Amino acid sequence: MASPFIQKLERRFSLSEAERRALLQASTKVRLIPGHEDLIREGDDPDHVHLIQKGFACRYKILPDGGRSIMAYLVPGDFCDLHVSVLGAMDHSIATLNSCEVVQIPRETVADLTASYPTLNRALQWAGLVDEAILRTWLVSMGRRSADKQVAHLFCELLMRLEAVGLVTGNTYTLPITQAELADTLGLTSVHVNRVLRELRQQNLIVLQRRELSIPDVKRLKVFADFNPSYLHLEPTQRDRRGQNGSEHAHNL
Amino acid sequence: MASPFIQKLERRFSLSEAERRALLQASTKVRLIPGHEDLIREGDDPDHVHLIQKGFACRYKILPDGGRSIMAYLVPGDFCDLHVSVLGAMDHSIATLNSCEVVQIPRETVADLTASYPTLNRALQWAGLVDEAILRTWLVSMGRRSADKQVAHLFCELLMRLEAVGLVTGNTYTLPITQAELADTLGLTSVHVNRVLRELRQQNLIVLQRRELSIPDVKRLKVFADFNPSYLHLEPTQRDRRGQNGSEHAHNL
DNA sequence: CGAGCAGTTGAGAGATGTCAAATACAGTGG
DNA sequence: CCACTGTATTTGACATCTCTCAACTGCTCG
Repeated sequence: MASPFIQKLERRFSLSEAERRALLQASTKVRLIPGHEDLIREGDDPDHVHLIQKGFACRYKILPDGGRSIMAYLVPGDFCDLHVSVLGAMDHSIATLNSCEVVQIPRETVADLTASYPTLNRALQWAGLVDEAILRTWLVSMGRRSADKQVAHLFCELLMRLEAVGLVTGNTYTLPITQAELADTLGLTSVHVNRVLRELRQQNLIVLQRRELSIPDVKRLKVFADFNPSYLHLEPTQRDRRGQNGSEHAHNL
Repeated sequence: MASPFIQKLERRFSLSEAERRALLQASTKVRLIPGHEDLIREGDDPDHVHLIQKGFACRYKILPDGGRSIMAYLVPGDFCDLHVSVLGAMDHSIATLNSCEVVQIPRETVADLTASYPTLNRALQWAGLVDEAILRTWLVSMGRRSADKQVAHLFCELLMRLEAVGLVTGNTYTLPITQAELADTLGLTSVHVNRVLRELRQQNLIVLQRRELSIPDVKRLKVFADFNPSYLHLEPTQRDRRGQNGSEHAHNL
């Protein structure tokens, strides 16, 4: 199945055949990018929009003291910079974590698509708003959860996001993220992340080796992490069910 | 001069007379709400959009252990829930911090406005994206800054945001936020916030009494907090200057 | 086989949290 | 104007979490 992005959207929206086709046609220009390379830099205002097809990337910022802070993970099906054009410039950078396949779509093509297909427009907005909701949840997590629960919460989130694009089998997924990167994500030290992972392993909450994460008992991990998936907005709402084709509410905001 | 929202937008966009008028006409239904009251609750899907006219509010979430986490401050000129309709339900709540004047605009009116006025549409998108950029910055702050710098950073941010809506005079603004609320914002304890504030006062970085915050030397505080205002996207970009009326890029995404 | 990351572990330091109490302040009713 | 009540602020002593520094181990890849 080609497009994780379409797969993700179709969990919640019924795309028409025309929309699916248009999306696929727009996604022909694929770039292969090795791991640990910048996709987009702070200050850029790219004329293409980037969509992750394969691999992991992250949004990050470097602080004056040299520290790095990772503010988001981008997994297959996620857009990197759908809205930069409105802001005029990236206020952070995006780097690959492992080697990635990235689709580049000209900005005008995106504009045409959203102008022509209301459901698609809504779906793209939805994707952006979910990213924002994830950000809020991370903020809560950092502020009010202990290190072990933060890690567990993140693993639960990735489980669900990767499930939505078919990258989970048997509660196992590949996690191409280093302990130092995890630390930069959660505001911890790689040393401490290491200890926390040991704890989680000892409690048999996770099995993690060679970049493969298995969760023996998902329910238990969710309880431990105090994970509530509603912020991912994966379930269709009443409104969606009422107006599946989306046309009644096809306003452009 | 009625609308802080228009004031904020006009820093960056040139609204036409018609747009200004349309906005004002849409803003007639004003509600007065006492402090510490929920404006919108998690799970709601309100049919009106709320715009803060006066006073402070915040986005927050309550955790199972009873802890509260504040994820955003909403000041005059900020929208509370412009996009809920796309997600279908609020995934967090919004409460007033002090008594507020809130404008309610029917969702359809907003849709009509953005459909009729491309610049306005862009401006609303811009406002939403700035909120997201703030969120990212807070995340970085929590992860990688010490408590005193976090507090200082927040004070710098509020200075600039309030300045943009004319609520700062002589580097002084009213800060209707309790130390416990600050703590819930920064992921600290109110006890610790108190000590940090004492530190900042001793270093003469801030003067804070009776909900009035003065910053004797803004430059110095910014350096201390390591504050870079670019994430607020207050300065117009080259693109904006090129196409002030916005019509060339009036796509609807 | 060696070089270079990534992961692991230990000992001690520092920042922030917890608990508990005292003080200041704002609004209310007499 | 005062006493009264509840909330916000302030302070101290101590506990805990996470960081720092430093070393060691184990992969992976050339």
